[in-house]
Formats: sequence, C-alpha cells, structure tokens
Amino acid sequence: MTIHIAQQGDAAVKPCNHDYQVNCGNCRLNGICLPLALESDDIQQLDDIIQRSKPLQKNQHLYREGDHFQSVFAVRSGTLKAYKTTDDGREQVTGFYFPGEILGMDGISNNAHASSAKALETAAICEIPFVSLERLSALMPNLQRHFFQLMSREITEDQQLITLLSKNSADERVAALMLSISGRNARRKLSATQFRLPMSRVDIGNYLGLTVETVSRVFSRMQKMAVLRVDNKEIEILDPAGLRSMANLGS
Amino acid sequence: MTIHIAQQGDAAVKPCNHDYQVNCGNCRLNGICLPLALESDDIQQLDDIIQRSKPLQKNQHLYREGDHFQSVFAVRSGTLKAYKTTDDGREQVTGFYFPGEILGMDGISNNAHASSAKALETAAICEIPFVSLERLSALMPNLQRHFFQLMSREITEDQQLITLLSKNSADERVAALMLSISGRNARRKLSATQFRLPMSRVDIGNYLGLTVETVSRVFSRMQKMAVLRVDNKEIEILDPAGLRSMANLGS
DNA sequence: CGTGCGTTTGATGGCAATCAATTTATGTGG
DNA sequence: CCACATAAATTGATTGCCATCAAACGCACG
Repeated sequence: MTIHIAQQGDAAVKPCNHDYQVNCGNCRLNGICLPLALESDDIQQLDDIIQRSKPLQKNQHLYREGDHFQSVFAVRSGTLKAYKTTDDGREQVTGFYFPGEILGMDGISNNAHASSAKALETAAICEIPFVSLERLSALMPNLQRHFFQLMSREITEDQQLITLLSKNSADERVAALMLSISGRNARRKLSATQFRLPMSRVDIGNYLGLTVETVSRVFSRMQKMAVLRVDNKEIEILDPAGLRSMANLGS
Repeated sequence: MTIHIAQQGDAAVKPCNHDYQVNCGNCRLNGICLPLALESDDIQQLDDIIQRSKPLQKNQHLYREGDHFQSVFAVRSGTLKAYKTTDDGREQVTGFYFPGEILGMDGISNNAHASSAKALETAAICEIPFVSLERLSALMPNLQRHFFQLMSREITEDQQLITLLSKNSADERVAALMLSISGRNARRKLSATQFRLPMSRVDIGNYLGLTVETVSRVFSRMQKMAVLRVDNKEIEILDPAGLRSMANLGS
C-alpha cells in the first residue's frame, strides 16, 4: 500500500529511492509529532503501521476534497497547505502544515476528505492508516489521549483563526501569522526571527481573508516601521515585541 | 460529583428535582447524540458514566475559558453559546449548541477549556467525564470511532465558518446561519421553516463577524424580499430555495 | 532577450462599521 | 396591572478600511 497521490494535472512524480530508512524512533521530530509520550516499544508498534513513500513535489496533491478518507498524515519535511474549494470556484486556505504537524483529521467525520492538501515545496510525508491508528489507540491509552489532544488542538487553532478573521484588522492578521510561523519554527529548534516563507502572498491573503495587494501593503508598512525586514519570501523579525503588540491577540 | 457550575455573577440556581430520570436508552435524542451506533448493553455502560444534574438557568455558565477540563457535555434541552474572550475584552462567539450536540471538546488539548459556554435559555445538560469516556472508548471501538468523528465534525464545521467569514458577504453569512439552524431543527424532527432564535442579534453578529446593525439590516432586507418573515426572534423561512441561493455556500 | 508569473504600488469605489437617534421589547416595583 | 426603567432591535447618516481596478516592476525561465 502506498500513499494515495492524485496525479491528474500534477507534475510527473520523480522516483527517489534514498532516505526512506527514517523511523519514528530516530526521527528528529519525534518530540513534537505523534510518537510524543510513547514508550520505546510502543513507538516500535506505531512505527510498524506508518507508511513512508517518495516525497511529494511542489504543487502535488497529498489528497483532494472528496477523496475517500483512509489515513492521516504527518509532515516530515517541507510544507503543505490545506484548502477548501467553494462551489463558485474560489479557494479558502484553512491551514499550513509544517514538519512534525498532522493533517487530514477533518476527513474522519464523513470518511471523505473535507479539504485538499498540496505541497508548497518538496515534502516528505508519513502516512498513518486510520484503521490501524484506531486499533493501536484502543490498546495504548497514551496514544489515544495524544490523538484526542491533536484533534482538539486543531479545533482550538481553527477557533483562533475564526476570531482573527472576525475581529482583527489586516495588520493584526498578518502579524499574527508571522508570530505563529515564528513560534512553530522555534518548536523545531529553528530561528524564531529569521525564516523563509514557504507560501505565496496569494496563499497568505487567502488564509487571512485578505487580498494579495493588502498583504503586500501590510508588509511594506511593517518594513517602514522597522518591525520586519521583508525580502520577497525572506522574513526577519526586527522587533518581536512590536510585532506582538501589533498582533493584539487574545490568549 | 456534580456539574461544575461557575456561579460568580450568575443568577441564583433554583433547585429542581424532577425530570432527572432520563437515560441514554430512553432519551429521544439518542439517534443524533453520543449513543448513536452503540448496542443497547453498551449504551447502558455509557449511561453509567454520564452525570445529570439540575438545569442551567439562562446566562449561567457551564464552564469558563481557562477552567480545568474534566468533561465534555451533551445538550439535552435548551441552547448554549460558546465564546472566547480576547485580551482586550471583546468576545468571539465560536458556536451555538442545540439539543443532541456535544460541546467542550476544545478543552482536551490543554486540559483547560479554551472557550466559555453559557446558556442562552434554561438548558438541561449531560456531563460526560472525559477519563471515563476515554476508558470506555478503548473498550468499545464503535464509541471510539464515533467520538473521533464528532471531533472531526467540529473541525469541519469550524472550517466552514472560517470560509464563511473570509469569503462571504453579510447577506450570505446570515442566510447560511438560518439554513444551519433550519437543518439542525429538521434533524430533531422540528420544523425546518419555522422556529424561534434562541440567541440575540448581538450574538448572531458576533458569531458571523458582523455588527448588530448589519444583522438587523440584513433581516429587514430579507423580509422585504419575502425570503424570510421576521418577528423579533420568530423566524419563518418563506422561500427556502431563495435563501439557499442567497447563502451561496460551498458543499 | 522576451515571456510570464509573483509582487509591489497607486487610484478609486463599495460594503459594512461607526455614530446617533428612535422604536420596540423586557422586566420591576408600586 | 400599569408606570417606569432598562435592554434589545431597528433605521438613518457618515466614515473608513479593504477590495477592486490598473499599471509597473523584478525575477526566473526557456
């Protein structure tokens, strides 16, 4: 069984046979990913159900809205975006997924994926068949609890976004996203102040309920205020405190 | 052990000792609530862990943001709203909960409730201690799956709201909410075309990212277009097809 | 070097927020 | 039960933020 990759309209898949020997035990993300809070022999069992396959190329889909739901996925490297398509053809980006994060959980309720997921850059993925995960969860209380927590976190993050979209200005939304990315980098022991945005301005705007032009203007403004240094996709946070006060967030 | 009811600032609780003999087996909501998909002896076990206590009065809190998380809750009668408070004091309503629906799942991730929940009218609640639910879930695959599905549905509904807030006009948002309430009424075998809104205009606007004035104007407009009949909180959907086309939703 | 895409910047307009005032519901004490 | 007080909802006038329209710029690529 391999990762289900929708191929219509996607770039051809380049075979790649190295670097498949990763396992949960030696993965450097196991402190923030699913294996967190498992004993080493439990990790082995989890590892046994996880499928790894060739990396996704940029713009390839991991799954599409409406696809039969079979697995959730962990990002090992690269970044993905999840998005829904409204029936008048517009897109709504519902989330970005960085290494160590889990996606696909919105497919559980209807046995069909409620959103599409595509790679923003080359990405390595761990596939976790859901029936196996359910079976293991029933046997390993820690795993069950951890997965409940992951789903709950997805809910709280979506609610955070709801609040952002409903209550905050364009400046605040962009600032909040920069802080979120910064924090997630820090969790992976990367720089919290300097990073490269994996997504386009269009995606940022779409996620934040803004147009590209507005996003661009906000970046310009922040640069003029010396809060951020923006060089295309390269971001440097010059004034973290200023950025936080600009974000003006709850919690 | 009783329901944890925060009482500061709330109306005094009137004791009420009748009507506590409901159980999951005879509850008329068991076709849409947690017991769904359980065998009758499994239902008995679920019933044993569920706590029922005196009804919540209007404006009383079921739990508050930051409270220690201990249980999820099912609504047996009445309506609740969930909301977050931003640190500059504003509220964001994140959901309305009708009979048969489950709330409180956003508290799992941090062992603390991520939002507050208060009754919009007198409400009867079933409390489901989470540790017991976890234990039972490990023993009953159907229950585990059903609860995963409930959480997943919460995620997809939040994503629906995200899309609504990000992409739709005031008219579309209000239309979508009316359709949502209509559908949820239908699920409970109530009228899909005639109902009483349990929440105020302020709450509606807050939930939809609009001001009270805008909500009121939209209702007036819809009434003028003969799509809705609005008499304060009494709503009649005169033209369901028109309302749907007005909502202009994805999926 | 031209083509195309992503990004930036500028000018204008529209939708919903804000401010303000009135009307209608709700609730309370005499 | 009515008079009063308070809260909720409606309607109107004006403002402001961000979308839209338009054009130029930079960069990657063939």
